[in-house]
Amino acid sequence: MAQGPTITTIAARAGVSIASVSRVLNGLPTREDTVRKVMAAADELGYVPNAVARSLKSNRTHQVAFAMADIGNPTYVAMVREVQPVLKTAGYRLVLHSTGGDVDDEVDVLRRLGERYADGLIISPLRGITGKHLDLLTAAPAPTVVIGSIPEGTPVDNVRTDSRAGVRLALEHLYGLGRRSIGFLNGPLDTVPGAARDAAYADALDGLGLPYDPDLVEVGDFYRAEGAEAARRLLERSRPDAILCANDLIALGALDVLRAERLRVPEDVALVGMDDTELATAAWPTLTSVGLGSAERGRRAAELLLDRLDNGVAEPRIVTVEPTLAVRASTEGAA
Amino acid sequence: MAQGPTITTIAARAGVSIASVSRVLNGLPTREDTVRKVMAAADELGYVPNAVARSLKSNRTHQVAFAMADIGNPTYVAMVREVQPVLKTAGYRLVLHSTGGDVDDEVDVLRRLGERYADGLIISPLRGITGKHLDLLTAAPAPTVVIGSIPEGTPVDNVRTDSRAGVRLALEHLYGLGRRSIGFLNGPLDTVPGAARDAAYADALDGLGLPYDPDLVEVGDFYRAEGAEAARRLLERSRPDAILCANDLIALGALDVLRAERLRVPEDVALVGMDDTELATAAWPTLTSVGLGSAERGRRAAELLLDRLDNGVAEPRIVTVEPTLAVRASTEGAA
DNA sequence: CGGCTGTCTGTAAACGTTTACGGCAACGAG
DNA sequence: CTCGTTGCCGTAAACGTTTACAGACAGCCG
Repeated sequence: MAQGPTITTIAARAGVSIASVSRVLNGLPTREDTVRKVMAAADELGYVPNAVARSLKSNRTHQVAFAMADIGNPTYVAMVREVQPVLKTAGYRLVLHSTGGDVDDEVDVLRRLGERYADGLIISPLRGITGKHLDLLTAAPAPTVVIGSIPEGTPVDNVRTDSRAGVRLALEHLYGLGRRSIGFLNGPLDTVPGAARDAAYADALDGLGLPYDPDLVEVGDFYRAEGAEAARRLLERSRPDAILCANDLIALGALDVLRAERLRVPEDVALVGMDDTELATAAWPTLTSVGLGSAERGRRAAELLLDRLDNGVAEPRIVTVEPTLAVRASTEGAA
Repeated sequence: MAQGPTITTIAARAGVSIASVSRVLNGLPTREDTVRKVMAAADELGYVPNAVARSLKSNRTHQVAFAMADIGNPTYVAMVREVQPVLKTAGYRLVLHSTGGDVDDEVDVLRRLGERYADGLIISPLRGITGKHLDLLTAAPAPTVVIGSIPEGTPVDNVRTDSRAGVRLALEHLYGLGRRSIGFLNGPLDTVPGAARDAAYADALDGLGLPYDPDLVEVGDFYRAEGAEAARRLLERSRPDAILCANDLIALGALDVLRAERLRVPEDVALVGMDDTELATAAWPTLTSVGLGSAERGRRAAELLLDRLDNGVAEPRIVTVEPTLAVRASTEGAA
């Protein structure tokens, strides 16, 4: 933990000024033998430049922050997994914030950006966009990309998914299989995805000419245990022939309950998850799931941010990732 | 993206010196009305202190780096998930490095620590500890905690798991169920866990008085597809009545193959995974799995590091986390 | 030989903080 | 009234870089 050498140390040893040392290390034109002396000194001392000092001068930290609700959630893992290599290739470090979906924490991340510890931010707000979010976003001290829907006109880059289309894909698939009583297990309505999926579900039913039956809808949370409880409540009330779940974890919970109730999947109840995570293929029967392009959203967000960091300002852009439907055994039980 | 106010700006507006501003903002004793003036100016300007400048002076970045092979791997996700809140509570940011298990990348992380962008490092090397690792570790410019086994005498804190005991738990469990022909699907032998588990497997067999049969061992990689292939190769050669897999992903792959071969789990072949991840309970039949305490290892590593950061040097410490066996349907098919 | 070009180098300022030090005013004690 | 003490405050240095600027020197031309 010895104090490392600085350019001053090197300058002394090489018998030149610190300016020359800096020039050599940055590859600026310098006389041949000065280069040699400096390089030799730097090597012998095992010099490594101090990133903090460099950042102070250059006003660039070469760090990008990524804030999400819960790094335990496979959706976010997929995003991080794509974001990381993109940033790394471009020479940026990744600073990870797991906010627990707490509004105050999310706002805090935004505010802290002012400390300039990162050159940019990718944030995926779970708990809606409050007024505070908006204020801070519009006045963000560093380029920011939001993953998830935001109000029109917010002046930041935005990568969203068309959850309406995603839900429609799922319902049309189920409808095509002859299912007419399609339940819906959602997450909290005061979250961005929860609200979006709720609206999309009503919308898609309408498109198919099916009635919206409140008895077929149950709200829990985006986790397995809560999903199971919601499924139990739903099944006490009604007996749908298909269930759409707002993510794969909820679907796993539902699967547990259906199994306990001795209901066959997909014969008695077809089951569809969302996010198309690894869990969908781990489950048995494997889960049909609506892919919302988490990985792609992560990658696109990172690319947008880097572009803005390199090429300066431009109009805020909106990228929409198209959902896909991965059909598996839980709806077409050919297994 | 306007250049934010600095203490100089505040000083000018409040009509005091920058020293006074700094003192007020840091809560040092100051006359009442100076405090008011400074606070007012800071509020009006929306001042946020610059973390980089502060770091340069204090030699503290309030960042901790965590380097692992692959953030897609549930084991590491579990670690990150525990590390994050511990660091956050202590006021540290988390910098994430996903090395892809590449030796050069791992060494690079160690070397880059010299740039002092972080106050400490938690690293979980996948590809053994090479000589380069060792040199850099012993001379690490910042406190470092290694998750995973390292050679005796390496002067860094270390959190390890007793994989020998873990494998023994699994094999004794299978032995207790009457299984005598126990296959083993491992990951690459040139990785830390791969090598450790291989040795542990041989050891545990020996402890049970069972012979080591090379035909029962197959090496692939720590992923599902590779696990499936390894399982196929294994089943072409021999017909074990139980298979231990070096992680849950491999077990999922094996499960796919067993299912395709119409072999019943656990009746024909009992299956045991490792790491006890979420996947183990998502699978069907649910997987018996050896928990190697990823979450706890992550938490302990973070705690060790923070302790060292706060309380300075001390002897290098070794923490060993005891493995646990989660018995599920894939070995005791009561489902 | 004087002056002009050009190349290389050193001095010093700057980035935004924290903090050691000394100055100054107010005040109490003698 | 003087002196010492106390409490605040401002000046300036420092952290480790980068970089504008100017100085030194060589080479060249007229």
